[in-house]
Amino acid sequence: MKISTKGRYGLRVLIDLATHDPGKPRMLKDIAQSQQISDKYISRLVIDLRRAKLIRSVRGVNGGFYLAKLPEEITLLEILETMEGPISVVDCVHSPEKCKRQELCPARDVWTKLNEGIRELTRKITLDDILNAYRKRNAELGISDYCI
Amino acid sequence: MKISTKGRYGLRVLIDLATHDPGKPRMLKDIAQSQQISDKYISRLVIDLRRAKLIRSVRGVNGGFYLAKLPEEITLLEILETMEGPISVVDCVHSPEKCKRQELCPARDVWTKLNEGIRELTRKITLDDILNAYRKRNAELGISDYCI
DNA sequence: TGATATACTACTATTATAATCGTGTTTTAT
DNA sequence: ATAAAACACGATTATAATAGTAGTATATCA
Repeated sequence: MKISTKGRYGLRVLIDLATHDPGKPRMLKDIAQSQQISDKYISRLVIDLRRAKLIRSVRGVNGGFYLAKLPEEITLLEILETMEGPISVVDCVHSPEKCKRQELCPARDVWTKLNEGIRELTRKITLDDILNAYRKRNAELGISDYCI
Repeated sequence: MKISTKGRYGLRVLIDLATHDPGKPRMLKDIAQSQQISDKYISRLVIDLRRAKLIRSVRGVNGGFYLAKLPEEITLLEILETMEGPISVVDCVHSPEKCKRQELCPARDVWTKLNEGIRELTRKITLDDILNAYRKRNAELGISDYCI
């Protein structure tokens, strides 16, 4: 029941973009440097974010990335499912064929319900909520570091 | 955001015990055989279940295991936290020292809220709920297999 | 047209999880 | 007594999942 580093890094990229001048695209290497993640790895991550239309890119000289939506329009659910694939507490929720004998798991209804509950929780949390928590604590403690 | 095999196997052991005559203890090797899990591995798992007081054991000849509580008194939360350790969507929820510079993560409040939400969801699901889904589908389809 | 920057695929490395091995000790019904 | 069965637990191996890198292709602007 953990959020993977891929999911956390995806979120960090979005936070990075949200906390920088939206007027000009932000270069990959700047994101990488300020987030302490290698350029190469980030270049992988942004592909997923772009395909999910959470960010937009500008290619070529003076290119870079910017958020495709307002922070309050981006949910944690979108971010997590973009980076980690669909949330599923057990495989059979999304791949019934993984059940033995091709039958549906008797507990499947329970899993599906739990799964939807978790999705609902993450859908209620937006990038803006996370940014607010971030800004609030920064103001209180005068720090800018975080462990996402 | 997956339930580990350890968690699923723990649940299967409990289902196995719940669906057998509670009058006499059920032997480890019988559980192992009917669940298609090796004796050795199950013998590891039941240690955790017993320590968490979800099952009781009888030693010696004719010994074995039985549920320590009624199925409606055993929650999925207990089962998962017994087998997998405390639920934490990110490490910093339970180990603030993993945050950089020993400061608290600005997003920690968000994670803690999400974490408690997930715990609450799993607390509401009991072993009995799972058994009912299990029995219902068995009756409908005439199957006894499941993919937990 | 060349410098700059993203796009993409295939691969490798690392880590986490799952499972087994080995070698016992303790308890208890018969 | 003795056989049956749980209890213990560290060490080790196997497998799967995740994290991360290499290398090349493509687009854009001046």
